[in-house]
This record gives sequence, structure tokens and C-alpha cells, in this order.
Amino acid sequence: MARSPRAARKPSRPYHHGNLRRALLDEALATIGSDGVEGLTLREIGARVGVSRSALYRHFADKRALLAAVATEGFRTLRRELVAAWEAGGRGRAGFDAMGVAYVRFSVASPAHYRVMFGGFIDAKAGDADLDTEAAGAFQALVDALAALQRDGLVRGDDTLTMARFVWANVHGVAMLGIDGQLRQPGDGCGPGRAADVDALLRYAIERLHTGIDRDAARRS
Amino acid sequence: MARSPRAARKPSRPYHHGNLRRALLDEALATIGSDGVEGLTLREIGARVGVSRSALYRHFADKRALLAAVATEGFRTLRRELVAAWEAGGRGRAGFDAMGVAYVRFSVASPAHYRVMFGGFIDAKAGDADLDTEAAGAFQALVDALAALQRDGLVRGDDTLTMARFVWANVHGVAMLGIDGQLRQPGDGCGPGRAADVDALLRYAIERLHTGIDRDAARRS
DNA sequence: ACCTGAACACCGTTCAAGT
DNA sequence: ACCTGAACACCGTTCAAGT
Repeated sequence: MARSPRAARKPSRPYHHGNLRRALLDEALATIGSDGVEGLTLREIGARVGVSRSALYRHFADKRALLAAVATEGFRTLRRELVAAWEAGGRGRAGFDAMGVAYVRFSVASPAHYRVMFGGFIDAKAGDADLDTEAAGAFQALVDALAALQRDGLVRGDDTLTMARFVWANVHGVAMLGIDGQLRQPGDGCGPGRAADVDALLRYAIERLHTGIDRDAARRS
Repeated sequence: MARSPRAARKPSRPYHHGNLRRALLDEALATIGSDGVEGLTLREIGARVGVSRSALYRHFADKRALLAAVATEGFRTLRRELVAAWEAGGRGRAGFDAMGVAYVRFSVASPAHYRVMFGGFIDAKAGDADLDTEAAGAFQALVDALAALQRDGLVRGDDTLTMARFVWANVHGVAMLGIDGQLRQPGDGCGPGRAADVDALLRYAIERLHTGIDRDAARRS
């Protein structure tokens, strides 16, 4: 975790906290995980870290900047897990499918974190450089995998970027429906859809992503 | 923007508003459309309608109940547009594809409204009866269309519910990526993805939804 | 340079009281 | 039954002042 590039410059203790930015970010992540985005208040983050409520503004421009940092971390984690799944799966079709599983697994394991990344809390206009970089990096992992499948003749030779977006829309759609409780069955009771429902849909989605929904007799091309 | 259909009820100020619930809901819809969900405050809704800030609580339990009502209206509109597209398209494959276009069109035309419906602002635990009914109704339009295609032998005979969820995840994913600005090209400047980007992805998605991404040589079944 | 404490302008929600 | 006005407990953010 300690990948701080220039944190070695920090003397032992400025005053209260060694690395307040990191501590605030960790606390925000924990709060979002337990209470959701709606439950996150800057005042409580500060209080939990043991610092004044205005100390945060020395490290983040405002609440949205903190959320953008949270989203950035999410994309970094997501990219790592996608690449890990791709490689562990042998960088072929099995690896590609494993990326889909890893993607949905991430969203189901951290729904609130996932929502910060995609829920429109940070507007695109803000143009956070780190966020854009990490988001693009996570997407690139998918593009790279798809390009490899194309090289091996396993998938169509369509425009890789458009194709990757389609695949992304697929897993993103499954993830959103899953964490939004839209997959609940009549007998499920309350709460979000059971993991079993999401898994079943995901398995089916991966199959159909490859072969489509048409009957073979009805195929056009 | 003055799209008030029957808002002839705005004159002086009688103590009892004609239909305050409807007026508050319309004002909330308009505010969400122009300022987004984040910009919606109960106080301003009341002020705009010309009523005390606590009058709202006679018609909605709290802010979330108001948002649930907004979402309910969204699902009702969505269902109408889906069914209209299906019927205008001839209740066949063309009509099915038209439903996908109508779905994404709705989300792009009213991104904030769409986000209220799917952004996790109203938790599933609340169990709003009207909301559940309308959401199920919109989904049922898709299930019905898919069942018709199955009867005509145009699509696979897989479990209709699972299949419908897969299709829903597809259009939902395209819609979310589109309104979230994730489809921006390097040259697009700021703001959400251009409608052209969303359209291009949607057209591709509908094609691949039918036939899948695998090369024919690589098909399994 | 980093943090505190008090202040400001907001917000959702409640409740006794008016009509 | 429907609505008002004042009040309460919050919140994000700012800023002079401390260290």
C-alpha cells in the first residue's frame, strides 16, 4: 500500500498527523463502505481521524475532490484485479471471462465505492488528472485483453475500442443491476439482490456475450 | 422550458393549494432536470411552488419519498416509450431493437431523472409499492417483447427472465456509460459524451447483442 | 506549512399554532 | 384537513489566528 512517491521527504511529525491526506482518504473509504456515500460527512471524517473539521481543506479542495480521490483509488484497485484475473486465467478466453467475473465481484463487494466511481458524484467537467488516468488505465486493461483475443482470432475483428466499450457496458450493466437490488426475486425478502442472482446473470451474460441471443437459424452475418 | 401542461393553477395564493402534491412533483422533476439531483432542496421546491417549506411533509414522508415518487414517474414514462417503440416497430425484431434505442434515448434525454431511478437514492428496503409496480411494469415490457421473439423462433429459447435481464443489463450499461461521460473521446472537450458517441455504441451493441462477439469459427454452440 | 476555533449560509425535519 | 412560522440539529466551507 505505501507507494507514496515523495512521502520520504516528510520529516517525522509536522504536528499532529504524519500523513493526514492518507488517513482522511482511508477513513472516507471505510465510512463509505459502512454507511454509503450519503452517510459521508467531512466533519465526521475529521473527527474520526482526530483532527479539526477544517484540516481536511489543506489536502482536498472540497468534498467532491475527496470523492474524486476515493474514485481514483477504486479504479486503481479495479485495474489491479482485472489484470490479475486476466493473467491468472492464462491471457486467453478463460482469462477474458475471468476479468468479467472480477469486475462484477469488485462491484458487489464494494457497492458504495463502485457507486462513487460511476454514480455521477464527480462530474466529468472537473477534469481530475489522476482520476482520468486511473479510469483510463482500468479500461485499457480490458482493451488490451480484447486486442489479444483478436490477435488469436478468437473474437471478431471489429474496432477494438468500440468492442471494449460494449463489453464494458455489459459487465457494468450487470454490476449496476446487481448492486441496485433490481435482481431481487419475489422470495428474496429485502436488501440487494443475493450474490447468487448476480452470479447466475453474470454466467449467462458471459455466454451470450460470446454467442449472442439470436437462434443460429436467425443469424444474419 | 415552460412546458407546464395544466399549470394554469398559479394565480394569487389561496390558503389551500389546488393539487399541491402534483405541483411539488412537477417542480421536483423540473429542478432535477435542470440542476440534477444534487441541486434539489425541499426548501426551494416549496418556495418555487409558493408554499411553506414544511407544507411538503403533508404529501411526502420525507425527501426520499419525494425522490421515490420521481422515480416512479420515470418508470411509468419509460414503460410507455418502450411499448410505443415496440408497437411502432411492428412487434418483431425491428421493434425489439427500437426498444433499445428508446431506452437509451430516455436516459440520454433525462440523465438526472434516470439516475434517480437507478442511482441508489431510494433504497430497495423502503419497499414503495407504486415504485415497485412501475419498475416491474417497465421491465415486463421487455420480457413480453422477448417472449414474442421466442415464440417466433427469432431468439434462443433460454429462460426468458434471465434473458431479459441480460438485455436490460446491456442497454442499462450503455445508458450509464453514456450519461456518465465515460464515452468521451480525446477531442470531445468537456461535458458528457456526445450523443453521437452513445448512438454509435448503441448501434454496435444491438448488433452484437444478437450475434455475439466471437468469430464464427470460434463458436462453441 | 499545517492546523484550530469560531463563524456563515445553508439544509432536512419537527411541531405548536393558525385557517 | 391543510398549511404556516419558528425552532432544532445538522452540514460544507471560509478565514483569521495559532504553532
